[in-house]
Formats: sequence, structure tokens, C-alpha cells
Amino acid sequence: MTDLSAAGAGDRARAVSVKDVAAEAGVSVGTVSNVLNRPEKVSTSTREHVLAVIDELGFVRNDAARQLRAGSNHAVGMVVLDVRNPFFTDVARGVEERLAEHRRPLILGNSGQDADREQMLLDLFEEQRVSGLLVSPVGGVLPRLRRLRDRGTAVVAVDRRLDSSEFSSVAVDDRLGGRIAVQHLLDQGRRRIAFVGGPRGLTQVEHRYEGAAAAVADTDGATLRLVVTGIMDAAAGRHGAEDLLADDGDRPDAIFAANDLVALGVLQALTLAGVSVPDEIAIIGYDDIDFAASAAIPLSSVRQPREQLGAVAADLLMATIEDPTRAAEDVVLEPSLVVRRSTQP
Amino acid sequence: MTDLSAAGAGDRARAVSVKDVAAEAGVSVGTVSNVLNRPEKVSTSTREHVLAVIDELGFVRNDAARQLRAGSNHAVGMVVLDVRNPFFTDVARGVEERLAEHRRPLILGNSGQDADREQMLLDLFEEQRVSGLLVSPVGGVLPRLRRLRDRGTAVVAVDRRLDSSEFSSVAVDDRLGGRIAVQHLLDQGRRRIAFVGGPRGLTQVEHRYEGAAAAVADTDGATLRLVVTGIMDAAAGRHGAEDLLADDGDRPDAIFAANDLVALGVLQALTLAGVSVPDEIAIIGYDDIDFAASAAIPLSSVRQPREQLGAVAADLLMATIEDPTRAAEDVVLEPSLVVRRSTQP
DNA sequence: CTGAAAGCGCTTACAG
DNA sequence: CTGAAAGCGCTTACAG
Repeated sequence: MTDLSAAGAGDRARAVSVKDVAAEAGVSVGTVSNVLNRPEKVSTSTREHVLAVIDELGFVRNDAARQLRAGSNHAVGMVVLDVRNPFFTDVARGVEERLAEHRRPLILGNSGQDADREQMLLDLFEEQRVSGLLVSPVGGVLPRLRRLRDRGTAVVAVDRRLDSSEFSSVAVDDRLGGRIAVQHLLDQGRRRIAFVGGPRGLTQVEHRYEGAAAAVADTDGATLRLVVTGIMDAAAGRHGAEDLLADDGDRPDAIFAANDLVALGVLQALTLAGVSVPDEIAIIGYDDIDFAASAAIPLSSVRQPREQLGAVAADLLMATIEDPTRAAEDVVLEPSLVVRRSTQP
Repeated sequence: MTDLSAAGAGDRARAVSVKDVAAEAGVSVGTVSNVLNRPEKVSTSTREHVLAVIDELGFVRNDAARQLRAGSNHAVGMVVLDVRNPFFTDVARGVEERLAEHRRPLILGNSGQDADREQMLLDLFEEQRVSGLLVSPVGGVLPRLRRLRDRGTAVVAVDRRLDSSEFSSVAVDDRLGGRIAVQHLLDQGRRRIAFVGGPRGLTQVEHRYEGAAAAVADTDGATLRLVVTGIMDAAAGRHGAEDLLADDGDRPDAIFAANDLVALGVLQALTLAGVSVPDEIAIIGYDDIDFAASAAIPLSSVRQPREQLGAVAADLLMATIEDPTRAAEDVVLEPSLVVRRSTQP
């Protein structure tokens, strides 16, 4: 139609810019920008004409340029502990859905519970000047988060609170969750409890352990044994269970796995070793991921309201983006017990 | 140390820019940029001094500005069919790991098998001028992908090939996979096969069905029945199985579920209805996600080499980014049969 | 309602 | 080896 299109397919044409649109439409670039950003400022006829040209030329706004002027990216970054764990992807989906209502894209990064990868992702998000950041911190990132905040990025901690009252957080009460899980095992008459989870230093896990210990302390004759794992996946559960079985002087009669992936691994190892679940050893997991219900022996678990966790996190983040001076707030959600066959014949 | 730092914590300070670094270090902004991008062009002493200042001031490069000059983002975008399906997150992890070797971040978007959301994500990635894009297309996005390519974005299709030889792709042979699955059921003596999957139009699923139909056509007395679902999750499987059971005139003796999530749902519904698996009805799934092995009845499945799928996709993408004129290439990987208890007593 | 101009924070030839 | 200057593609007051 115009000479511009002669550059056409084949050779990697320079992208169409506002300038091209303006030239073709016979208006100034400012007007093109206004059509895009404040359409009410432009007369109907100009607007429609410009829109038609945009469509004809296949113009797509360059977000980098826009951001550079606007000062910040409208995307939100999220650092997730483990993308392969359905619990986290469910939380992320809760976030994503809420953010979609504000037309803000979510950029997901996976720390894999590794402090170095977490750093790299924070670098990336800082370079990108994301407007908001959701983290489940692994390493000591407080100074880092402060710098991000000072630079104008809203920060909200997900799934644990920070050791500081400067940032909002949403978390589930893990001490209560740990207590609920073990209290249930004790109520079933179990006394020799083993806790399988890790790694050491991961707050969520430590709290679950503390809750477990509190429940055990309240019960005569009950004992709690700790098996520390690395990243909590099924393999960690298998190894943990094998360790417990190898040492057969004092076999537990119940295992509390710090998440469902570990519980599933424990279940596999016990089944393979011919140990009957729950008769000889009961198992309870944590998170209540969808797969818990369809496990070989349906798994009892402590349910975390994961979609709600995501939604509340997104809400807090949006509120902080809109008002950076907003007071920090720690939201604590409650876990609940889900009983299935792995703890109850 | 300098007056700049007086702006300090508390008020949202303007971000430290190259200009600030240059001023503090007593060099020009060009030199600061060179320290960052071509350190070999700068003398050791200047470099070290500038680096020290960068550290002291907490300078972090603004990626938007950098991108604007460079013309494209070094990040890679990926549109995934369903983040809640472990198959896709495993593929994504394969991609992520390979990309990490090139220090390129992966931005994940979730289409949820919805053509509109797919469009939105492509808009986003186009605005961001990502250097590469990995898609498992849902809608008719060919013109869109062409435009992205003409704009300089490398595009590779994942998990299916495009109806065009212009773009590279990596996929697993789904016809073969469908055939393998159903041939296995036939070999076990099953004859009344039901296929549960969907939605209609999703290439992967159609191919699996075609493979299934081919196997059935080769066998005397075998029949194949189709139950179409929407998004393939456990709920879809439950509903599909309920439909099959309701119509008890002609109950199948085997079900081929087009993915493991659906298979797990089918298994739940059958168990709930008191149907014995595999005696009365055998079940085989597709993907061989980790959870297949730990299901209530361990699930037979067709294994797709998912990490390899991700790695090959990342390699093709990197090659295309480095050489945009590179000829398109369709890589086809082979699926394999994994037999467990759900098809074999 | 529309246009001309400045400027966001970088990188990149080009001189020196 | 270093500096001065142009320019990437937008948005945003400011005039008119």
C-alpha cells in the first residue's frame, strides 16, 4: 500500500515505529502516543484513522522504550521455590489470575531452593525494574529486597514472613500445620513419630518441625525423630524412608513428611520394602496437592489454601504498588487436616 | 561518602544511573558502559575503580534502556499449554537449564489451552521484543508468528510442528505414541477400547487418537470409542469415566487416556464406582509424569522424553537466534511404552 | 484537539 | 585507552 510495506517479508525489516505510523497517518508521534495511552484526548476521527494505520502497518509498541520513559515495567516478577512442585504452581496460578484482572503479566523464575539462583533472579528482576516482586526467600536477601524497594519495586513475601516488619507477607501458619499433622498421628495411637524434611534453615520446614515437636511434647511416651533431607522431592522421601528402615532397632510407627512430594517418596519406599501402610507405619504429608488424593494409598495431608495464598499475595502487592507508603501487613492463613487412608485403615 | 548518598534510604531515591557512576568515578559514561560490556577495552586500573564505585553506589543497569539500544531483549519467552500439568513444567525446566548456560532468562506464560490467552501472551512477548519464543500453539497463530519472526524474534514450536516449514519444531511422534498405547492394550487381550481426551482440534490429541485408531483397525473384533473432553485435567478424566460407566450397554474393557492427568481422574472415578482396575477395565495414560508411578494403581503410560524435548527446543532456538537464516528443522523424538499395574494384573 | 521538543538510561561508532 | 555525542522508540508536559 505504501512504500514502507515494500520492505516486506523476507528481509528482517526494521520494526514499524510510532514515527512510521505518524508519517503514514499524517499526524505527529505525540498524537499516535495519545491514541494509545489517553484515547479520550484525541478526536474520534483522528483516533479511528490512526488505529486503522496501526493495524495496517502491524505496529506493536516497543515496551522497552515505553518502560524507559515510564520508569518501571508493569510486569510483576515471582521467585518460586520449586516449579516442579504442584503446590507452588498452584500458588502461582492464584497470583496470575488475580494479576490478569489488572492486565499485569507475571514473570516466573525458579530458585530451586538455591540461594545463588535466587540471587540471579533478583538481579534479573532488578535490571528489569519490575513494578512488583513476590518472593519466597531462601538465602539472606533482606538487604537486597530493601534496595529493590528503595528503587520503587513493591515487595511481598509469599509462604513465609521476613525477619523484618518492613515488608508485607502472606503465609500459612506452619507451626499450627505441624502440630495438626502430628496431633492427628498421636490421636490414632501412634507414638514413635519420624519427621522427614529439609533442608535445614528453610523456615517453613523448621516451623513444621517445631509444631510437630510441640504436639509430641504434650503426649506421654511419644517420641519424635528427625530425618533431614535436601530439596523436598520424591527422591528425598525415598532416601529418608530407606534410612529409617535400615536402622531397624527403633522403627517409627508414623512418618510426618514435610511436603506431599516427600510423602509420596516415603510411600514408594515403604511399599517396595513390603511395609504395610498405614498398619505398620502411617504417613501424613503436607500441602494436599491434587496428587495426594490419587496416590497408591491415598495420602492424609495438611491442606494449605494455596490459591488463596496466591490471591492474597497479589492483592497485597497491587496495594503496595499503588501506595508505596502503605504499612506492611502480615497475613496468616490457617491450614487444615485432610484425613485419608494413609493414616487411617 | 558523596552527596549522592545523602538522598539515601527512606525517600524513594531516583535510581543510580551510569551518569552517577561516571561522575563519582571521574570518568565518562562511555567508559562505565565499556567496563560493563567490553571490559577488555578498559585499562585494569580504571576498570577496578569503576567496579568499586558501581558496588559502592549499588548501581544496577536498567535493562529497558539497554534493550532499547540493543534492539532486543535477551530474554526468551515460552508459552506453555498448562502450568499445572507436570509434563509441561518438566519441559520448561529442560529449557530453563539449557538457557541458563547462555545466561538467558526464561519468561513463562500460561495459555491454559485458551486461544485468547495465547494471543495476550504473544502480544506481551512481542511488546517485549524477546529474542526468542517457544510456543505450543493452540489457535491459528501462524501469521502472528511470521510477524514476530520478521521483527527478528526466533520462533520454535514445542511439542507439535506447525503447518508450515518456515519454523523449526521439536515434537514427539504422537501417532506412534497412540499406536503403542493401544497396541499394548490389544496385546493384553482387550478389544473394546475407549479413548478419553480433548479438546477437539488440539493436534497432539488428534494424533494420539489417529495412532489409536490405526492400531484398532489392524485388529479383528477391536472397537474404538471416543470420549471428548475439554482441558485435560483430572476432573476431565473423572467426567469422561462417569459417562462411560453410565452407558452400561457397552462398557469398554480398556481406556486410553490422552494424558496422565486424565488417566488419574479416570482411575479415581472407576475406583469410586467399584470397578476393578485392571481386571474389569485397564487404563493407560500418556506422558509418564512422575506421579504416574505412585498412583493408587501404578499407571501404565507412554513416556515422552520431556527434558530432552526442552533441551532440544532450547538448542534449536539458540541456533536460530544466532543465525536467523538457518533452515528450519523438524526434530521428532520417539515415545516409549512404560508398563505398570493399571494394564497388567 | 494537535504538534514540536525534551528526555528516559543506556550503547556504540567515531575522534583524539 | 578514554571522551563527547548521537540515537534507540517511546511519553509527557507545554504551546498553540
